[in-house]
Amino acid sequence: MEVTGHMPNQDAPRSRSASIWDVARVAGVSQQTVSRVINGKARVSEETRVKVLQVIEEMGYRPNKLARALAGGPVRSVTVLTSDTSLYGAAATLRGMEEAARTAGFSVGISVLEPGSGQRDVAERLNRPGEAVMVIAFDAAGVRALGALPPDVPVAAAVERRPDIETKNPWQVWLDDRAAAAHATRYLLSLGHPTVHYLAIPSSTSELPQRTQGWMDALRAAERPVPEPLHGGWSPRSGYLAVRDLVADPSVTAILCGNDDLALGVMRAAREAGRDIPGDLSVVGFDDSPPAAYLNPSLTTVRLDFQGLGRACFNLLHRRLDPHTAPAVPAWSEPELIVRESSGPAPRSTG
Amino acid sequence: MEVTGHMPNQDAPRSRSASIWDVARVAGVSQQTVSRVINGKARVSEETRVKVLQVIEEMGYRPNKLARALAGGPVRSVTVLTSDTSLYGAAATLRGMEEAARTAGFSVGISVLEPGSGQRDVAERLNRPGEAVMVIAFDAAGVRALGALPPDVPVAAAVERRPDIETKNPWQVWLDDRAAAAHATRYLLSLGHPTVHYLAIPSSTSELPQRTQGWMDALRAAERPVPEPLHGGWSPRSGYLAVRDLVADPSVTAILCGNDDLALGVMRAAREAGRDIPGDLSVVGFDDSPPAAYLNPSLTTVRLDFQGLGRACFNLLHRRLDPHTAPAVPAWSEPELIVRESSGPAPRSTG
DNA sequence: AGTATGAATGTGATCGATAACATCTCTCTT
DNA sequence: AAGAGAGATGTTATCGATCACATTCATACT
Repeated sequence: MEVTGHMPNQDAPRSRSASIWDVARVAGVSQQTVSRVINGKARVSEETRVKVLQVIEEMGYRPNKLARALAGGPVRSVTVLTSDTSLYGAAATLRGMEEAARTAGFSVGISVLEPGSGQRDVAERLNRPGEAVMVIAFDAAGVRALGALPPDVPVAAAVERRPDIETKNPWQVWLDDRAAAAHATRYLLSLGHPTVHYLAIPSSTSELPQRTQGWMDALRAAERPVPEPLHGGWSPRSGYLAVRDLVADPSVTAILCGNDDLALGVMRAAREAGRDIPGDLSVVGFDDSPPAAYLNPSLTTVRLDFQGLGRACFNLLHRRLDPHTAPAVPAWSEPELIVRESSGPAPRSTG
Repeated sequence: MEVTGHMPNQDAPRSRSASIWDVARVAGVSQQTVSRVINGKARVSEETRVKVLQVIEEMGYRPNKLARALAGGPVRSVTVLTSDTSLYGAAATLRGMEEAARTAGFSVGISVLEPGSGQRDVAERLNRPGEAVMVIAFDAAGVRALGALPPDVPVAAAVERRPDIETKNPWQVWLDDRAAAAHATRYLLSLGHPTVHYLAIPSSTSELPQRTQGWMDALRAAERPVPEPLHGGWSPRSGYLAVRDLVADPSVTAILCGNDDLALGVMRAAREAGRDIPGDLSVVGFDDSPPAAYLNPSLTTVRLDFQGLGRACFNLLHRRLDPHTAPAVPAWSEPELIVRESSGPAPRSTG
């Protein structure tokens, strides 16, 4: 059999690993046939198929994913844009995304956003035009990146806020933070606390964050005073600093925190102020991060299914990429209040 | 100017984004010249250079990284192989790697290893032959993956164990767990504890893990009894379960834990057994994970510079890839014992 | 028997870049 | 003034895959 045309140099020293051409040569077929076998697309005779697969096995051939993508093959990679991966929420979401993507045969790239990343910067991170992207947009940097993405990139995002009916973007997933915060607040009120204070995490937008809104919703519905929300960062330290003064005030009996790390800081501040938890002060967190159940006292918190959210986000993207073959987007769990030791009835002396 | 040869169809509808050819056409030069400008390699007249850069700016052209890599351009991507990213050590190391890689202009892929990943499986994850790889090999899955990597891939790894002089592999970084564990053990002995118990994390090899060895070293050097080490997993829960019986024994006054999560479980078990920390029992962790300083009591632990280790690992890889231009590998911090509230003098009644 | 049909397979172009080599135009040397 | 050398730039091959189209051959239908 004569092979001509685009066939590359066969006589050059083979330092690099086997390509589709090498397999074709050994198997005595054309590279196109090898390609067909690999992708299982067009019809290939059983005999040829077996032969080619055998040669592939023998030579340890692996298709070069770069070349495949370049040639317009099916997209098999995603880049995740996220900011701080040390935060539990982002990390767990990322884990869900990675797991789902890997299961579906996608390779995943990760690119961490700096607080100051600009538009240019974001475009720079994509490997090629048309690269599929997922964005973890729980904070300002993520939201900005999502906005800075060129319009033609297929993207799915995990966001803080449920989209308006108006601006409804079908390629987003979210957790119902607002309802969850309201639920946690109602729970505290039901224990007899006159009101609930709120220590917020930084917002992803200029609007009032969902968790803050939910908290206000519940207080207003119960016709309770709405204290000025406090503003923390993401770390235990920032929570500690934010409430050092507040916890000294004995009329403060319940604090809802934007995440578990803040709650950790709050509990330490309370301890230092000599206030017993939950005797004098109830503390409730958000996230149900791994240590929460083992803290002293163990932390009452809202469990958020970040991992499920991440999985769903990938599946959404997958459906966007190939609407016909991709599996349905799985549901993720609703937020759930996990009651532990850090919350209890309001102290008698107050009220 | 006539352009012939490999020039692609110019008249086709432009749905895809600009390529080097489009830039060349608009700027009135050949694509090779554009390539030269982008890579700043060969000499190009200042006039042409400015013109081309201007056109690139106007068209919003971004080079396709896939095509570049395929054509044998400089390698600008790394894949990180890691197992469970929910563990603090692995997550922090990954963060250090990502940060260093991004700073150096590399894009980073991440691939999470399942406990059962086989050799075939690992090869499958690489995007192309010659793909650069980093492995976080703190556990068995990571070590196995490191071993399963084809010999020709440029790899650098963060490992548990300092390599023997014999098998010295220059492309590895590690933390001196052994010395750190010995140091922590000596510290506890110096507080008057008759001996120190050890709750181990799972080992990455069949040998005795470094932390276990360091602990034994110190006990033996001090001529103290060496209790049978306990075996936990990675989670607080596994620590809790592992020591539930042990902590009831009042003669046990000091426990060193393989990581902070285990320590968290141990502290809860101790609380439930009615033992005061640090009054009756001293607990020391390993890692200095973020919550450690805010626990109740705050946790005495060995701070490990995982992030610095990750950075160093990337830099090592970078030097391996281009020995001449890559910056020197930065040092990372030595393990350091951080003394907090969870450890104190041995109780009087004992000893 | 002649032709339509379709399965199996091969050929050449293409994706978007880089590498190697070729060409052209100056300037400097002798 | 001719040739050498160097700078600026163009041309072709190539990386490793896929796609669109062409070709071959056997079977079925009229």
